Amino acid sequence: MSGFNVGARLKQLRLRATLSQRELAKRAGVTNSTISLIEQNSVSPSVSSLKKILDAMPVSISEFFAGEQTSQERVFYRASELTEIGDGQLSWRLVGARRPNRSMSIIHERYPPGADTGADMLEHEGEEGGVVVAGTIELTVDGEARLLTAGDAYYFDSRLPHRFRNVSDSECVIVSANNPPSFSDGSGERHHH
Amino acid sequence: MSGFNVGARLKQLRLRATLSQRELAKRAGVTNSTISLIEQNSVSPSVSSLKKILDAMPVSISEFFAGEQTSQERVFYRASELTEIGDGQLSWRLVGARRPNRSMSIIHERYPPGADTGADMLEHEGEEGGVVVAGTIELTVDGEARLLTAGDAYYFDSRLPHRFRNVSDSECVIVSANNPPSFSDGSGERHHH
DNA sequence: TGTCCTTGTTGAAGATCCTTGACGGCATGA
DNA sequence: TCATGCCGTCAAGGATCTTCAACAAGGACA
Repeated sequence: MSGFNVGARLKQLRLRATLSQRELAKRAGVTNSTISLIEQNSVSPSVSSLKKILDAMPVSISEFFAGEQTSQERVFYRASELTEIGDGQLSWRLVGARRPNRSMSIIHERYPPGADTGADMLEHEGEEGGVVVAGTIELTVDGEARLLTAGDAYYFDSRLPHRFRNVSDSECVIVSANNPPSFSDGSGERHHH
Repeated sequence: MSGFNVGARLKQLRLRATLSQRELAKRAGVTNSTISLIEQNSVSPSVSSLKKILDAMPVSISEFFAGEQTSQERVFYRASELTEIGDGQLSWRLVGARRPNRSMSIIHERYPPGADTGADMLEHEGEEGGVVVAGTIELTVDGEARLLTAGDAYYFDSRLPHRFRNVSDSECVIVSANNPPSFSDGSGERHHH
């Protein structure tokens, strides 16, 4: 039912990196036994352990499970099916998140009043652009700020430092695209007890 | 280090599905306490538990971690400055038309009632996707038709024959993107969306 | 042969996850 | 006001994951 063989997948990646169980364990900060048991599917590792192990290869967790996606190339997405990649404050809903080798990221973005991508400017490879669908947004690119309202648009080289901020008192909605596909994610830390 | 907030992500998905901790737990075959502890990052769930929970939404494990990937001229356009490339019946307004070596075409599209890209299906290189902002559109891709309404989205390989048609009695608005850009600047040749 | 290194496996002990069964808070409604 | 129901949280203990430490098998070298 699981449909995904964690042990086999780990072994495959480990061998691809030409690492022994012990060597991988050492880099990952776990014991060789852990690797052994996981590879035999004798246990189902915790996400935290799995992540430690993958980080040592390195392979992202998302990549680890990449084979799990049914490789289906979907065309239609209901609004509720878009993949939320926002941080709780602002909402970014990605179209076709699971699509393999997507050439663009198309995102339905909602910025409540006060929402802000942060004073430390974003910078990454590629190009991005979008259209403001509703509300007002303050967009700063390379030091130049502008207020955009419904119907206005933007397009810039993503290497230029940029920032989105809703300085109005109503929600702002944007549909954006960027190429090559990239998106960041809020971060957090797990704690022990 | 973790860089990925499992608890917040689970909560986000659960709320999107409008499920309580108890209801999700019931469907997943775990207890509500498990959900609670995971959402608080008090524990790092085992992969098997996480999978049971996600299966109940349903969300693939790959999708769960989709946001985990690390991220890595003229900028502003007033609505009136977008370049109209429609045919008089429907309106397509291109963002950054004159930008050299643009990697995408982002288009603000308006389809009045009855508007139609034509019975002879469009086919061209690249990929395209978009979000329906208002109204309803009938999108046919590779023989399969679907009605999309505000908030819905699509993404497909542009080589598949496709057609957009507004079969409702109100205007439909879409923001779309395609890559590589199918439209060069304002001059002459238009090839199709 | 013998030693030394590496490999992956495994039982028992320890650490963590998960469930049981409670609790208080906040609604709805008798 | 009290009952009912659903919400999310939490302590304790059982279930599972992870480590520790030992083991056997194989290769390299003398």
